[in-house]
Amino acid sequence: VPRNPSGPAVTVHDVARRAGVSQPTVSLVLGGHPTARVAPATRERVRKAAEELGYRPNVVARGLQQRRSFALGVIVPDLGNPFSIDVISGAERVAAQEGHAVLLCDARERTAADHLDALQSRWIDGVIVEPAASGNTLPLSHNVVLINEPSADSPAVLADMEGAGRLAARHLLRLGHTAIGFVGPASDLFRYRDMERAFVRTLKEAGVDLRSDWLRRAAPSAQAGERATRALLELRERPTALLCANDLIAIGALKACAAKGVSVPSDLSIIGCDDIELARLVQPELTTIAVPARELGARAARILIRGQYTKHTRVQPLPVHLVERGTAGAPRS
Amino acid sequence: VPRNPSGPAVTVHDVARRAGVSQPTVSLVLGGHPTARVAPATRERVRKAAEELGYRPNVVARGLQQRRSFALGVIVPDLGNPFSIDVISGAERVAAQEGHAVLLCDARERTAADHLDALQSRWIDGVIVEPAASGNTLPLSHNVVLINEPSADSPAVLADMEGAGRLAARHLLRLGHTAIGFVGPASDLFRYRDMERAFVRTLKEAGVDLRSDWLRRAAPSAQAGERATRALLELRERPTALLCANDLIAIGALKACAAKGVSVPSDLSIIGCDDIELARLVQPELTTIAVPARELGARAARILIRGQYTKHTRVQPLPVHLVERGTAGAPRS
DNA sequence: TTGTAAGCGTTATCAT
DNA sequence: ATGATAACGCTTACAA
Repeated sequence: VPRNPSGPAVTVHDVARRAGVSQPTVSLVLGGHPTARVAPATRERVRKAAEELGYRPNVVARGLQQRRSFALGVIVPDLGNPFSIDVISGAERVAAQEGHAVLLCDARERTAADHLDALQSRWIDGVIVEPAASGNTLPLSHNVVLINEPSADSPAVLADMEGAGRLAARHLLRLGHTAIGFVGPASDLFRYRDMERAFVRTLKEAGVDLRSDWLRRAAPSAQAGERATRALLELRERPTALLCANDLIAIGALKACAAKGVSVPSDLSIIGCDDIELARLVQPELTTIAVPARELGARAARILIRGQYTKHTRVQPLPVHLVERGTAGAPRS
Repeated sequence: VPRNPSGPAVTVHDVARRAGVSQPTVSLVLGGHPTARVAPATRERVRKAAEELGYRPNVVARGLQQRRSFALGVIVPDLGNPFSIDVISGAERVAAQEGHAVLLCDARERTAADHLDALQSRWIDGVIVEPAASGNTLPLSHNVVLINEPSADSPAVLADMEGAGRLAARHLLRLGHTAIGFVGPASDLFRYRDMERAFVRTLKEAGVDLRSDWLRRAAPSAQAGERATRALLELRERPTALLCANDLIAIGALKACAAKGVSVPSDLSIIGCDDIELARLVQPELTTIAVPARELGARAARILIRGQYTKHTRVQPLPVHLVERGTAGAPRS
């Protein structure tokens, strides 16, 4: 196989010359249009010439002409969260299949808006944004898909976060808990807000009120989760069960319990959310609500690449499900 | 601030027209060359026109002209390994600072060679490769930097993996262990091979031989680590301490211990390697050798962007260090 | 069926 | 100091 490592690039002109045809003809043959009417003989000659020379179409040039870049941007709030990695991974998989690249942007150091700006000047085909906060802080543009956050301006790919809250509540109730707490961010993001609301509502419907001092705020990280849970455990009266807004928080809660000598699940049941891989790596393994992160990323990528969406495209919320493992059990009687 | 969201792109021509100068003049003023001799008055007029129109230079067009893309590729063997994420994160940080994008490639589904091929057709400025296996399976090209793997063909950014093996051995010896095992991949990668060698050698120098049935092979994942450790624990005679080739394996080992009722560190001491964030999230927290993953990624990116390297560029191996936490202690006497 | 010509937005090389 | 002009590699009319 003739390759062309770092040598002078082989262009359509070279192929044309070798095949003894004009340059646009080469373009017609090799370009996406299999419908183009060009004589089979010519077609074959061009194919062969390209093969022999090891011709690789230049994506930059093609992009300039077509005013696109065959690339997707992905902006995530925190590369340290495995949930984001899963979203990215799903998007990358689809993108690679479709011949698109994925430009990765971490919103820890630069703002999402800055990243979006930089991406637009590359004529990016589309951007997948996992927002860090609600409110349209993004310069609106037509080619953004939001992950887990509905918006009037952009299409969104959602998971059933209400269902997640409900599932968690029902599971704890079924186990016999009535002293139930919650640890999560004070965020207006759909992903957190609706989950919390559904959780609280479902409990209330069963006659269980969430005590306000058992509702603790923590950023979606293990460290914050640990701190918040520690504070919770210092209360005179403790809950017997806890829902954490995501798995990182839950793992932090697990650490807090270990530090305080609270045994899980017998003293305190803990449920997380997301089902990141990490959930199976801690002891005991984390009971959690699985959110199809990779699938979210994959769908977002498909929407952008296929390019058929409107502002109001809404993917049917993806189902979530309870994964029973080792951190949730019946309360000690 | 006048933005131009998805409207027709503002080009240098528009700016030129508005400023009443020729188009190349605009390029001179706005382009990277601050040395260009252009009258201060003109310069100001151009600046203002660009500002008013909300001009954003088009990276694709610039790329076509300069035969580069202002982007870096990063190819990792497994997005699921937090070590790789750290490498990526370090590279992304530097790249963003320098106005470069990062194209992310996961080598689980497509081969690294395929990804490299696709990247080259984008005139990628450089590619950071964390190899999955040794041996030059990569089509050699001049703009690749390898992570933790020396090569005759490409520059490399290394951590002191020999030091990692030595540090681990010394620590276990100092704690009083003589029955010592090892779990790691049968890989010819520098990153694993040299670490293992240094570990074995250091033990031998202290008169401690690694029993061959205490040397277990496992892919660098938690699951593989768990299986391998399980097998190890089923032996009649067990070691009192274990070095795992990376943290994922070590966490798998931790799980195996939990499953077998082996208490860590009193029955078995475990040391990991990498110091991924996860190491502080398990119980007990993992004693490990810290490898500066983010710094490796950052340096690789700097080498590629600054572009001053030869085939034989070798960054002085970055130091590693022991992080004492909860999984390594003195053997039970 | 195929070749000619124009253009994508930018930078670079010249004259002027 | 500035303005024509060409070029980067490709696609897409349109003409032959």
